[in-house]
Amino acid sequence: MTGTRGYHHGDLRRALLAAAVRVIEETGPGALSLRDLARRAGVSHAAPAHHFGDKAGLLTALAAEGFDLLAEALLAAGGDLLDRGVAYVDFAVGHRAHFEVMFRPDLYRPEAEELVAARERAGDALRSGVAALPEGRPTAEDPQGDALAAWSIVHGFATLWLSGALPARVGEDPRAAARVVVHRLFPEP
Amino acid sequence: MTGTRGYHHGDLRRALLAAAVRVIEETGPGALSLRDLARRAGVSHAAPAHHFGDKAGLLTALAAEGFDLLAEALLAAGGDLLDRGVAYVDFAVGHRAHFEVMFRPDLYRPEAEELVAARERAGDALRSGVAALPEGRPTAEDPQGDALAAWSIVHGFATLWLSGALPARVGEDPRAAARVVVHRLFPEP
DNA sequence: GTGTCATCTTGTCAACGGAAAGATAGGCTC
DNA sequence: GAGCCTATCTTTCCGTTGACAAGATGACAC
Repeated sequence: MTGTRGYHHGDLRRALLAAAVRVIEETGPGALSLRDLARRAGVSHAAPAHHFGDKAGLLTALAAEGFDLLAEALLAAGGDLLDRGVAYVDFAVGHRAHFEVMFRPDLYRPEAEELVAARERAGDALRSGVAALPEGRPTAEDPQGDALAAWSIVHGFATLWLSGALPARVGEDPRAAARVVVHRLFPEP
Repeated sequence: MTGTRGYHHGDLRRALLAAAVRVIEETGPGALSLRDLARRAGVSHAAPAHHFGDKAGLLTALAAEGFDLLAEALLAAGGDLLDRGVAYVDFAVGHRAHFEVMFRPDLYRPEAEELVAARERAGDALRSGVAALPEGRPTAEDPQGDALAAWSIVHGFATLWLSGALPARVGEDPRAAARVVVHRLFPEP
């Protein structure tokens, strides 16, 4: 379908985003080069400009895609807060390129319309997880505080894991380790 | 003392690091340019190479300095875990340039000797805070889990704060908000 | 005053991001 | 089916960057 032969690529926009994910996973977003992406897609170095304007435009699209994927992953994890926390970490590890760009607003245009909307969807998915906590908890009077604490702990664990700062004894399974950590914040009664 | 006149700068290494901190605080580490730093210090574009080798060398030095400053700040905060957590966030906000580089190992050389040593000092300061927790706590049997959870929650809060992802209702005082969040992880008995 | 060495300069190169202007393909109208 | 239109991609160019090489300068020891 997407014959890469001929003058027109067919699906260059998607090909560039996919290549960007690969490059970022290998070498981080700092080493990303539009010219390299164009080479990987088999087009000239100026072709990306038509789809994304500039580098920040490409990363804006990548970040927006990431927030949408995150919202999807959180909702798919079900209503249990513990499961959603694990899903958050799982998303960060499984989509590390998206995740790294999403929380680096200096790399893209945080006010872009598509991005604001996607971020909003992800934020809703985050907050709605906390609403499902049991009623009788000691901090039930402050669900926003619960949400902030939950987001902080899973986000912190995920970034520390990705940056390789965690000691080896934490293990090799991020899902299991994340579950233990989140459980410590919301112990069962 | 550091007369910038004449052939020799006097304290170019420090001047470059200070300029790097300023630039990163303004525009993030991605926009950092050795040539710009050299211009700000009033030297030629190749002068930085003598002190740091290359860009990664400069950022390695900056990260190492950051881990040392963090260890210092944590120890200065005293033995209380809550205070140390707040100090961690306070460091991230107050030294955002250092903090942003420290946890981006793709930007520098994580195996550099000076850096490994500094990171070790900061890690010790982190863990020794958890050791001071009261004995009778439910999770007292797993101090490593406590340390991981504490590190995750303060690190997550700090990075979310710095990335501007937190909603406005969290307020404008990171210290106060951090205290509330950490307190939720280690409530008093 | 001579040698030595760390420090800094000048000159150069390939790669990059971005802009401008032109080429091509495929679809649309009549 | 002829002409046109528009999105897509190419070619060319400019200023900037990181890195390297070779040379200039000054501080300091002896």
